[in-house]
Amino acid sequence: MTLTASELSAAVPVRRSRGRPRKTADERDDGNRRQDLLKAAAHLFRLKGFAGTSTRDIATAAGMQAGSPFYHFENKEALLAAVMREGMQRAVVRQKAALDATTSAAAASHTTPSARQLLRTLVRNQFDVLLGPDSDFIPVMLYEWRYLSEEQRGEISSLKADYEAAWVPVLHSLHQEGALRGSLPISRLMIFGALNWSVQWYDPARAASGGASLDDLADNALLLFLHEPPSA
Amino acid sequence: MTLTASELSAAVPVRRSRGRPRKTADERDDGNRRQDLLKAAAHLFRLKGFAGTSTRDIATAAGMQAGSPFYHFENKEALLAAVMREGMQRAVVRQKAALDATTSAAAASHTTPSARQLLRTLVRNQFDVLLGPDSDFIPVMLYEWRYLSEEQRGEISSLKADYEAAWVPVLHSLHQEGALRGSLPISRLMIFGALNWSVQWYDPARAASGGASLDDLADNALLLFLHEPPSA
DNA sequence: TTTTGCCAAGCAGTCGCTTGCTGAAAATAA
DNA sequence: TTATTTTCAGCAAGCGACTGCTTGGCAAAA
Repeated sequence: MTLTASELSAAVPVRRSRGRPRKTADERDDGNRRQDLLKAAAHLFRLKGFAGTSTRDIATAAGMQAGSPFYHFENKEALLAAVMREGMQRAVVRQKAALDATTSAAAASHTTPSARQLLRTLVRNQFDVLLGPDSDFIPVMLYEWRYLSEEQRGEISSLKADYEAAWVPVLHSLHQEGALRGSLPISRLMIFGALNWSVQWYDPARAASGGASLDDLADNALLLFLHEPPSA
Repeated sequence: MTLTASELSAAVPVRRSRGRPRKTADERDDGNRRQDLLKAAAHLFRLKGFAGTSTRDIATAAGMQAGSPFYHFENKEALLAAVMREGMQRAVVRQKAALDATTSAAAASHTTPSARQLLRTLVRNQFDVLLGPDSDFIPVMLYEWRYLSEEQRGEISSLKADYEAAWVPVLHSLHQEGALRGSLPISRLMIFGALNWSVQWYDPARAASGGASLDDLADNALLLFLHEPPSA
């Protein structure tokens, strides 16, 4: 087997360039246009679904020409995966911050937060991630999951596992207190369902004009799920 | 304004044919092929989404040529609406039958069913509609809602209202008993969320091999949502 | 005779994506 | 500093495949 001159120079990456270092298509992140693309894609994917949104729609919404998104992302699927990854990363960070705030607020009065308090924090944060400002990313992850390839699913799944890991000890201790009844894994899935479904019916715009706020939703969820401890 | 001859004859439907009476495209229902199409469409819409499924996919799955579905349905959207209508009609019928069975079982021992018993019936039936055999129709309605036109939404909405109407008095009396806490409309939406979300994670195939059955799910849901009446 | 239920073929438009190119900016060399 | 090289961040155009849907026809049924 022989190699042509160009194949050889491609195979042996002698660094003789004098410009900026090269990046692969899904590593570029400096130009804010990539963020614009992600935001536009998240919005359209949520509004019209992955298959119902064309890459031209996304390009137009980001103020680009039809082919330009493919400079930033290898293909449409990679754009979807990037939306989900971005959303999950943000969600994990915000969840951690919310839990830290709850813990240090309790520490100020020399106590540790109760499992109820921690669940309230987790639920409230979940509503914020689902329904608050810039909330297109996570709903897209929840409802467009089927369009991901097998490998992409694995990657996002591990982020999702990080996020859900914070719930496990909290729900576990509530279960042991008797405040949560039934099978723990099934109850966990049902609780997530109750929260995630809010994407289908909650209208943030109506909250301003007399509707329920995200705090109201969180309070209501805890009232619904958590039982009084059995009277001794 | 004038009319051409063909426009006139279209506007004045003189019945002079001698064969079978003509039906509009979305009224035909005799040939079982229409049912085949509905079933194939429901399955594919659930699997790949409305926008991700081509009418050719559906035709092939039903054993037809690419253009043939348009003999039975005016367009792709009408096919989606028909899937949802069919699903909701079946669901309403089954819900009514389940409630009747519960009522007459109680009547056999000269009682009326408790609100708890009625809710258990409603929840169990909901899981059956969502996850049981032939369960593609309702998940499609729940998750492909956005692809319906405004008029179609209205039509299906009224069917959905019929279905949900049966829940209102049951949830109301549980709320008055103190078994359901928080705002009733919000709790109702959260309960529906918990149930409807099961579509995303429950695998009926695993139920046979040791997993939770639909009865288990229903029991668990009641345990999670319903509180003990406050001890007097 | 008329209608039904469908096939075979194809039309116009849209799809994801590729290609060749370019002005500006950045990095290096003189 | 200035000159040169290289990369960046797209644009403009278009390719082939696929899309929803229409048309003309035809055997079987009524």
